[in-house]
Amino acid sequence: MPELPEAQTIATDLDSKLKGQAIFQAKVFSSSVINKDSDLSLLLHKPILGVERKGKMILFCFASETYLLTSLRMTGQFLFGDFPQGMDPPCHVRLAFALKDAKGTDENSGGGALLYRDIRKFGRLYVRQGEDYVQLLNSFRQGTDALAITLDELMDKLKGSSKSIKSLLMDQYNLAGLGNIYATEILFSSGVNPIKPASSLKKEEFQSIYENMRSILSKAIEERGSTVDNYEAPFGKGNYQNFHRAYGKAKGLCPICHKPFSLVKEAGRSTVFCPNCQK
DNA sequence: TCAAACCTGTAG
DNA sequence: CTACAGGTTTGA
Repeated sequence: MPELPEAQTIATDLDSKLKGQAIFQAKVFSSSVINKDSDLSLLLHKPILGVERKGKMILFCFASETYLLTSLRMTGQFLFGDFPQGMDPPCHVRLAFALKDAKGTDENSGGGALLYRDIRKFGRLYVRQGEDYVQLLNSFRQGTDALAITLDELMDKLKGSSKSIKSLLMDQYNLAGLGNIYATEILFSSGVNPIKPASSLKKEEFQSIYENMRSILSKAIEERGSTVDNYEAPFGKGNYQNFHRAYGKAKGLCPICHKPFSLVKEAGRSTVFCPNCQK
């Protein structure tokens, strides 16, 4: 699921708990969530140096230039818990990593476990060594991160396209990190109709989108992301859903003009907007 | 550029 | 029962 703020929250939670830990055992319950060129044994007994976010992806950095990259897609989650002993895991847990302190010698010292849970099994985990992870990120068509891009770069990338502004904001190749929730919110706050071709936007509209993108994403990170459906980070759910003004409110009224919202399908995703305020 | 596929759950 | 769900890739 996670879009940028949720991925950031998950990465930060994981980083604070996993740094200095190592995995000493991996148990796989659903092999389909692991990329088939990936060898989980490469991760064993290597200290975890840190966990970062790249766009919507989570990147675990291990010693010896070893990396675990994960795309959580719709329903992937990382949680801390007990290492499952038997053959049947907790509900929807697809993968379990038994943890220990990287400096410790006692493997049974009760470091707990990192669990990968994924209801729909859309998420994917990839193991890479050396610089291959950069190549892998490129193969995912990851563009400039939404919190790192400049206004000029954003305009250069989008303004020539006749595709709708919303589909471009959600295309990770242009801009990495936004999905349906945040693209919907950003366009609402900017007063821009999501269906408009990017090439028809004025400079002030791009500027508004850019500024709203930064403020909305920052605020959402402060709130630990949006809890829609089953999103949950290792240290708990987010609160930003309480700040949504358009996403998920198709049956409500626009908070600005109090007229009904419209609901359309754009680029295959449901899109809420106010036809009165978003021209 | 659009639909289908990957899966499972939940709301209506 | 049917429709729909935060994402991404694939193929028509």
